[in-house]
Amino acid sequence: MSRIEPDRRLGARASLADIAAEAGVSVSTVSRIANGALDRASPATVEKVQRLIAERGFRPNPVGRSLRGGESQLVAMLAPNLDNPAMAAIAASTEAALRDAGTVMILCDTHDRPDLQDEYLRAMRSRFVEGFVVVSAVASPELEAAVGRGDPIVFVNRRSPYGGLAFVGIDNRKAGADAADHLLARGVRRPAAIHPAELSSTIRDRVEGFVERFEAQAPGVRVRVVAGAGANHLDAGYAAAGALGPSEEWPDGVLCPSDLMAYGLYRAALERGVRVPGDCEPVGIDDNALNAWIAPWLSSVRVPYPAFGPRIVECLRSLRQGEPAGEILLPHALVRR
Amino acid sequence: MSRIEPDRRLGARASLADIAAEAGVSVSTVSRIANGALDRASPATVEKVQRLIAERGFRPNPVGRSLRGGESQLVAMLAPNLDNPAMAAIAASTEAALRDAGTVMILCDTHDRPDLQDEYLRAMRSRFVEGFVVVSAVASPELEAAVGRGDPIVFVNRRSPYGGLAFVGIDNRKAGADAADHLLARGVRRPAAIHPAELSSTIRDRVEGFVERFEAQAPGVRVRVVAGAGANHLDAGYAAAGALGPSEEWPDGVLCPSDLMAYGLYRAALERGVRVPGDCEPVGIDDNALNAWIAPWLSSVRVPYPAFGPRIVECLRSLRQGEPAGEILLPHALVRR
DNA sequence: ACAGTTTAGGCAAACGTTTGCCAAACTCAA
DNA sequence: TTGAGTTTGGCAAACGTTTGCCTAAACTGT
Repeated sequence: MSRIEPDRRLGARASLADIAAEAGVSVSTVSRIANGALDRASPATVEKVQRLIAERGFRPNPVGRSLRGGESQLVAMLAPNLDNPAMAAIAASTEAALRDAGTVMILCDTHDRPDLQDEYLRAMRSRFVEGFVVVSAVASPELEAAVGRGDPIVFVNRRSPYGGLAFVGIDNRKAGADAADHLLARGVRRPAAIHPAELSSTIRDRVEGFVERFEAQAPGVRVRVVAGAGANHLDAGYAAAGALGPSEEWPDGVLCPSDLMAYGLYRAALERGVRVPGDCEPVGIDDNALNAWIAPWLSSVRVPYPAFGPRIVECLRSLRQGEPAGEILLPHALVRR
Repeated sequence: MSRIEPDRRLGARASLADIAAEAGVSVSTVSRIANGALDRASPATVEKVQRLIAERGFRPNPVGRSLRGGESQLVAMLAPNLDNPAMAAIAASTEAALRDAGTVMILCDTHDRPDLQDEYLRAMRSRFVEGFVVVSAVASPELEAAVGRGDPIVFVNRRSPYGGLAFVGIDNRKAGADAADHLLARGVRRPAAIHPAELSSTIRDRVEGFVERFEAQAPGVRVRVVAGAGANHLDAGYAAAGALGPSEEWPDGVLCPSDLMAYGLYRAALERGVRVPGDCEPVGIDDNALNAWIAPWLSSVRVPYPAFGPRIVECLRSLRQGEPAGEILLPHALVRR
């Protein structure tokens, strides 16, 4: 399968050996100088080698380096479905923060499937990745094993199913409570909360926080809690809204524990002639960047996804140094529309 | 910096040598069997080694393999800003298609900056990536060099600035023309097209296709073409809409060459009391998945992003085998709302 | 029985690093 | 002059693969 060119290999470029040969020194000397150990060679040698490095554009080959030292400058992000704008926002901010740290990100879309998550965990491990960022983790054997081994893992949005470990997210109960306050202030008296049929801890916290706060502040009021089935939050929101009954039975305010669920509810409302807002005031959580542009009907608790990346990277660094990194809860804020 | 455990290295697991030692054969034999060369050993040996491989969960270390053979099972995707849902859709479908091919994807967010694009191109090259997927490429020296070397690169959405190479996208002129037909059918008589101040070839084609078709079908009608400045298409759409003048001068139909621009226009319309649709009928291109849920006012040319991934991977494979992969134009379809 | 062929499997080099260890050569003081 | 200490830099192993080449031993056919 050889090609025309002698070395069409993509990675082909100056190696330590090339520089060494040209400089008339040994590979070790070049390696040391390239790594900044300037006191291991005479000033003349250092100068010569540095010049050659610059001229040839030499950069140490990360693959050789990985093999030797087990350091790869590689971090794996496992995320369920990138189509969710919230995931994309997390991925984007993490990528940027990693780049600043000289690391690159491998993106793995697990589609929320434990088997795929496991496959990726194994594959990434054998690539010497330096850490994992697992967004909305699902329970899986390999994840349990990795946690057990103490691999550097940062959980995002959803906590580890296997005991308290590094976590970056928001205070979900409080977010739910803030949403309750918002609906209370808007005069809602017949509140509801919707959620996907399969409850994650994140969603549960949001809903519980909402219900508790609402019922505490409005004695005598009961919050309806309605589940909807669906492969994603859009469908789940639509289904849950469908289960709210005919339009006259609809609540006048609804917690949607993610913006996508609110979108699902919106469509159901449109189909039933329920005015949103007006008849029914939804409040979301996430505050997708598009809301400001095309969902002026949706107040939402803004989750500071752009701030996640730097904190995630920070966490990862602590972890790799053996310090246990605890939970980082970032501040959220309700955006009224 | 040593830890408590003897080998806390993340990648630590059975190697060829371990298996070989245990089986009492040489490393080469294990390697051959692991790679399916079953005729290079006696059935008994094969059986024994395969059993051990299964037991120990041995998988060849991709790093060693890369170093040796220059094959890394790694592909780099360079994309500007993941926040754009279209990019996220492309990334998601490409990731899935690559996984099916046993390859993992490194995601690089170039923020549309030539310098960052170059930095990533270099970094990825030295990691032996097997190919590049460049979404909406910008011109940059390193890209030119890579194209010159004949590196496997698939351009997505926007063609190579350096001559005709592998490309996956849609027929942008035709998409524009289809949008024109749609507005004509809806009775639009005072059409406009908006676009970002800095024109990419993609956007230019869409706008030109629209203008040509509209003016050809509606003799005597001139399409207003208005630019808007902004860091992203949302802002650019908003700015361009702002430049349309007071509401009574607004066109009754507008081509927005991306959905994000349509969202920008929508906001501007809302602020001015222009009813959308009603007073002004926008047509987008992309058909973001969220449109169906929260933008019932937006007809849009659907770009089949989920189909991009498999074609991109196919392209990459051809390229790596030395066959020149041409342009792949995927079918689009207007979605009326 | 013997030459010829196939089969089974080991050796060693190569990919590009990093780093512990060793050895010259030099410096300096007594 | 000698001995100790420092500077400078090379050697070689190790990381985990793959693969060309080699060599026995085991077959095959006459």
